[in-house]
Amino acid sequence: MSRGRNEELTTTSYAILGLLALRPWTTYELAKQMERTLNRMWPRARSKLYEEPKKLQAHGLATASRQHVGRRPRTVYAITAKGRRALTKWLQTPGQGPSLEFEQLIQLFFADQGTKQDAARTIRAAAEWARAQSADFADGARPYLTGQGPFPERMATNVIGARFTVDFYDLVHRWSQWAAEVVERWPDDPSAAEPDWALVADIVRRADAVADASHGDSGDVTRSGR
Amino acid sequence: MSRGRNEELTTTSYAILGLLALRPWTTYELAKQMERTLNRMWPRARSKLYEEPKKLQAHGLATASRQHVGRRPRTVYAITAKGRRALTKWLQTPGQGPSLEFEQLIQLFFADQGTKQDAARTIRAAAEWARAQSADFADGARPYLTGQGPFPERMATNVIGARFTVDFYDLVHRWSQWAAEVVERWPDDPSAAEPDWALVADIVRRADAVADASHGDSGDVTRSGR
DNA sequence: TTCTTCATGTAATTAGTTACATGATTGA
DNA sequence: TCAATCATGTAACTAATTACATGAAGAA
Repeated sequence: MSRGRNEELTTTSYAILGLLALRPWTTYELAKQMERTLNRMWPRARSKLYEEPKKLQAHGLATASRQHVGRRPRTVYAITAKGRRALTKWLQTPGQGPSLEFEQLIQLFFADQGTKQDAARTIRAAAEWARAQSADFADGARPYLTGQGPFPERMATNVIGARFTVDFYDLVHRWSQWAAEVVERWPDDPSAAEPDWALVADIVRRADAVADASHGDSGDVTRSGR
Repeated sequence: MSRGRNEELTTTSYAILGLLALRPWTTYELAKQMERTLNRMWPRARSKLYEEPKKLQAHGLATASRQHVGRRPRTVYAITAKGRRALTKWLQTPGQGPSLEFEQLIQLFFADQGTKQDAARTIRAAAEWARAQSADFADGARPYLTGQGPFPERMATNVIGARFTVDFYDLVHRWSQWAAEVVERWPDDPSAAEPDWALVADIVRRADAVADASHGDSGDVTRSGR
């Protein structure tokens, strides 16, 4: 009943395991690669990424080989056959849908307790966030356009996540532009702003549209505009 | 140097404080209201919502009045003047941009380690998630269309978050339909799928478009289509 | 040779979750 | 009067974060 074996694997564990399926990495490389790629959809602190591989090893899913750089030790991890089996099995299990944390939006939810300027500033910050993230993402992806960038053979798989990422930044950006216009029209005291009920109706209608979309009916989405 | 005063307030604290600014609530009501509304953008376990008000009280931002229902005690919390000041001050501080956790997308990132069916199933699950969330959201919002639903006077503020929410569900839904089509065209072995470099170029272009959008230039967004 | 950045970790702390427990209320 | 659901919490646990520490390599 060793300690390590009892600790359950988390999504973070499988994310690391997935990277190990591509090639062996040192812990530092692993953490760096994680930050470059998966971080956008699975953000974790660096120190966590140093711990997880140990757990994989304890489960027999990875091997650790201790090496040295001068007097400093370092560890290279590699996936085992058992690790590959565990990974493919995980790919068959139902994963969690998206989970969003958005502090700025909580602030906007209580915008009527503050000033119009507060709201406007928060919206600008969200727009700037989208801009900065997009720029960063584009910088990371651009090398692939000239045949550079790591793991080009994995691009067929990667585009699925990449498109979601850009869709999301685009969404935040468009939404913030819209929100800025709305707030612009508010009176100085946000709590005195009049609700636009037509807008509410439109929002409900759009939610219904998604809710009523028949399962796996992919053609419809291109037929009907926004 | 009492314990409570030293604990820093978190976004969760301010979310609760914001609700208290609307009216006094029992802890149960508070937790319920949180689940109905803020949960989509700030998901927290129920038990957490029972703890937070105590912290607010320790900071002097809320008062707690112990009441009784039969033999059971219950607590009603109300905001103080100091609490209102703390809230408006928080609204002036820069908040965090969106943070996304999306396990299914991590699975898709490693789709080349599994089967085409695994990927298709994961995408269907994401679509179903969007459908279910949209339905739930629409159910919560619909009463407002007939003049019902709590805090109608706050709707001018609320639509900002509501629209973001629907935008997001819509995005997940559309993306999943697109992804389903893409995976459909894959060969049986996902790792043998050929990258579509035109698609990659398009994604980078879209990221650049967001990154290059000039600050606060809201008109442009309506002029240029997707 | 010194400064900075890259590389490699551990330790202390905490925010948050899961599990547990039980009284009150309502409807069949 | 029984079962189900609503209401009200506490306790135990853990995943993750922040802070700390330091060697190696490259630049100035």
